[in-house]
Amino acid sequence: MGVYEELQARGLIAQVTDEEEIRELINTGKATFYIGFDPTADSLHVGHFMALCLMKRLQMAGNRPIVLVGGGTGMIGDPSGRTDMRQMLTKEIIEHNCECFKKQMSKFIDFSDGKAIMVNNADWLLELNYVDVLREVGAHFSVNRMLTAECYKQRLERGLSFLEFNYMIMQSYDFYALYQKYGCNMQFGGDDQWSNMLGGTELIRRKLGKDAYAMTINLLLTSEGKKMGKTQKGALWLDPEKTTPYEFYQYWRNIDDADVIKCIKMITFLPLEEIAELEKLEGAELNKAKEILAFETTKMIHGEEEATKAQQAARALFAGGADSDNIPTTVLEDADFADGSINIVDLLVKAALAPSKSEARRNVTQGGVTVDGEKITDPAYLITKDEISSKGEIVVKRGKKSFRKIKI
RNA sequence: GGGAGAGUUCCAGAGCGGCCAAAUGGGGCAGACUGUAAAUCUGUUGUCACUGACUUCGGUGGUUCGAAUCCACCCUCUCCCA
Repeated sequence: MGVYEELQARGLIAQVTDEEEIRELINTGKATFYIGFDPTADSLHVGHFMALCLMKRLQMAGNRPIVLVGGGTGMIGDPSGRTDMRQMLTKEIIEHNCECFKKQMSKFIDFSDGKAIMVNNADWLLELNYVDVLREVGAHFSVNRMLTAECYKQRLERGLSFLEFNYMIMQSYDFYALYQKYGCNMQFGGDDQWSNMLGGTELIRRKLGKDAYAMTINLLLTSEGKKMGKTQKGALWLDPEKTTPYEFYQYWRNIDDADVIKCIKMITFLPLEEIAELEKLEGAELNKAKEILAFETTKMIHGEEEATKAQQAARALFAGGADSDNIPTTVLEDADFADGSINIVDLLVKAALAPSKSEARRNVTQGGVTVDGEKITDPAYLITKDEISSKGEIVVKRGKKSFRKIKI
């Protein structure tokens, strides 16, 4: 089985420009391909991770990956599939984000000995001359065609600025530039990038008379068709400072029954035969599959040690086991205590279990808070410093899934 | 450039000069039921010193005892015409 067939079996492939050619190229390791990442935040998220995994799979099959960091395209902002304009980022922020991306990526992709290349499109896009670009590149784009692109559909109803409209042209130019510079003959990306990517293959054909290919992978969608990897706090970040390994683990552990197998196929590197076994599971049995999914993904991003910790913490909390060593901990200072004790509401906020005191108070009143397994319903409840120090630690629980160990 | 309309809380979307911290729906959170799932039902959903107070309805001023609601100017967006 070649990589192409494997990707297909995992349900990753969404659209391709030329199936036969692409299959041949990537199965024989002859592709030099690129995937672009726009520096919209200071950390990668799960969507990026999917793309990096794809990259890794192809790299293992002998293809040469180019990671393109969008220091230039980030200045414009991709309007694809969005309902409103992205906030414009300053140059400083974009540069900072690029640096953060680079650091995170080097954990997943092997850049040694030229096995992979990292480039920044700021290097060529920022130098472009407006009129030259219009004449050399702009002439090859049909506005009529661009307007019919699916990715602009929503925006045509709500307004699309000229700045953003040019995004497709810049991305196409990237492909064109990489083709010439590195012989990059293929571009991959999320399915929302399809029109932008086609722009590139066409530009190459028109300017150079050469064939280049594009392939998109399915976005991670829930069974309801919503984008996955979103939490109430925003995206599921790869940066442990922004999304702790425990939170990350729990996200996958709590996934819908309907989505488990799909996610295991798409994200993990588990052999297809093993996945086929998991696919037989039904009902409560699926929890096993969820644990595997959570463990594997956490391991890939935060390492085996962190994954194990997260798993043990989760098991301890939910199965009522003894091992509470790995639960996220908040350490209290003397200043947190008034007259030797702390109010339950203050404690919840302090431990980041509730965003505000009002919220914390509500949770307490509604019976959603327990301290060491004991339900607290009085918002005025006080916990003394002595109590904590004599026990060594206490475990505060808000709702079913938020826990925090409290120490002094 | 001319004309019309719109900006309300996380989102969508009501809102009579006082009874508006602001209907309703979605989402979120909590509870029940469960398998750390889904569906369903219930409660809740600005903040705080929480039977009270404070800050919110694009911005700045104004009218008024009192403004999300009225007036002026400004900003932003959408639509029609050019």
